[in-house]
Amino acid sequence: MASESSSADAAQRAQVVTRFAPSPTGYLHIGGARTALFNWLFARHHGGRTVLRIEDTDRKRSTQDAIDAIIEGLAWLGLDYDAPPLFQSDRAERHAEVALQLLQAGHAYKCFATPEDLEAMREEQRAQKKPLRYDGRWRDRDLAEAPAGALHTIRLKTPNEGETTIHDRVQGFVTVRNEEIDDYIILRADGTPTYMLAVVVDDHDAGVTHVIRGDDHLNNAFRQLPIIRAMNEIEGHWPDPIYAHIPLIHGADGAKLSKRHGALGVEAYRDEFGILPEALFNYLLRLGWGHGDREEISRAEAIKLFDLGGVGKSPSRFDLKKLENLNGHYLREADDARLAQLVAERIGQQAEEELLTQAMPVLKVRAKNLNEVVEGAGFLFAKRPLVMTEKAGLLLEGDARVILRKIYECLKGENDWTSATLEATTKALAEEQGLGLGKLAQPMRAALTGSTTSPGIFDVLVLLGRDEALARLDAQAA
RNA sequence: GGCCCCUUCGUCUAAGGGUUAGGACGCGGCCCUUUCACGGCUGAAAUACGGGUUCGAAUCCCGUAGGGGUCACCA
Repeated sequence: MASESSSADAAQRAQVVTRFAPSPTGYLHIGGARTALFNWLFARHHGGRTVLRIEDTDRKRSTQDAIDAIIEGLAWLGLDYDAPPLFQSDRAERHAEVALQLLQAGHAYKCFATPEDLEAMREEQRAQKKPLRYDGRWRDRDLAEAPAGALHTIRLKTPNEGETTIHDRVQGFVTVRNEEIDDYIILRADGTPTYMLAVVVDDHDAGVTHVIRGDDHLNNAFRQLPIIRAMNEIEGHWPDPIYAHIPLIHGADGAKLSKRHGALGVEAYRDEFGILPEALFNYLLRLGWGHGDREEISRAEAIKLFDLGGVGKSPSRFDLKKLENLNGHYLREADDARLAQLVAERIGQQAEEELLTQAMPVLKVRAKNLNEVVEGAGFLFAKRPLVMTEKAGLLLEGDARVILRKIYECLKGENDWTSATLEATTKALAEEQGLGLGKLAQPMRAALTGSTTSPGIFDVLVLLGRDEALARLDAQAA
């Protein structure tokens, strides 16, 4: 959208601040990763900054493992942020301070209702099929009526009349009647802040200009805005942020992404599926965002092209096949030594990185993920006698072993052990025998790799080296 | 249930009143070829439904259906 990127003046652009604010109750899942990506891209596109804030107000559910997984996942994807991560739990005092300001200015009030009172209230609302929301029982009540020594929460006094419209950069104009928003709790009875207060204060203090998050938060924007406007009234300089609520990602069956459907952490895509970070980056970028016919988009280009106007409004489904296709593309582009290292880690002890690097050009074109590269590399490190797959065994039936003997004898005399020479020699032999090249190549493949599929057979001969290759042929020849 | 959002091939998307509705993944076929891939060509495949507005609607409006989100002293 033109108004997104071109109408903002340079000074304003330099001030763009986005944030990624996960709650560390699990790994960095695919939806969170995409939210982080969009925030990062938007900030980079506008030459702004992005901050990472760990929303760990709920100490019971937050774990250090989850925090580590999130930070590691972001790093793996190359989504760096411009300041050390902020921990929301460190800022409880500041949150309480704002709650008190709100209270003193009459924008909030003490509520002495107990959890039991509230549950009873909801029960009745359910029975009467009425909307479930706080009924404002302490909103205008005289504090003298408060039970002596009782604990209280602090609730925001939200407007009851009129309506609020936000201009969401993805969802468009969204309007909600203010009566829909009840007086929710901003400070708990134990004095700790609730999420609703904490986000608003933290976003303001960090100078966040654009709140880009999942659209499960769209309703929250209407709850958070009253705090912002009240504080703006009290002390000024609390501008409304620009909101962009991006649609959620669903599983292949259209239902909300859950563990059952592969709402896995990004490390699972790295470790279990053998996905490259640049592939996941590109896939996530294209999931819910489009730019004409463009499919393969590099990191640098993504920064150049990304805009909120290209984000669709409907939820998108996760498709592993497409991710793998993209991964195949990036595998072919990736540096051979880098891949060799990644593959060696997976193979373990017997892997030789140097050999893998040498073999990588012919290995990687046949794979969609690192697991397939590992499989394809198996023949390089196999020990004699090779184990044959069933199909490979079949290739050695009939007169195949006799032919292998001839090939062995012929190649044994070959001193120039290069692909081109070996091919010429073998073709000459095939012609001399009146056979198609396949008649020789397939038994060779079986003898050399124990499999029916492999890189080109002359590449295999070279990679194995003269001695090992001849030994494998000899072992299977009649 | 209240409120909010969404709906183009199976999937990701393009087309912001006039196109044979385009591309990509996946699927089928052909070519290349020593296997498997890669690559190239090609085929099938969509505007949820019903009404309007308009000379003309995937596009604008209304309704219906379906899907999703959210309604905590969770975040």
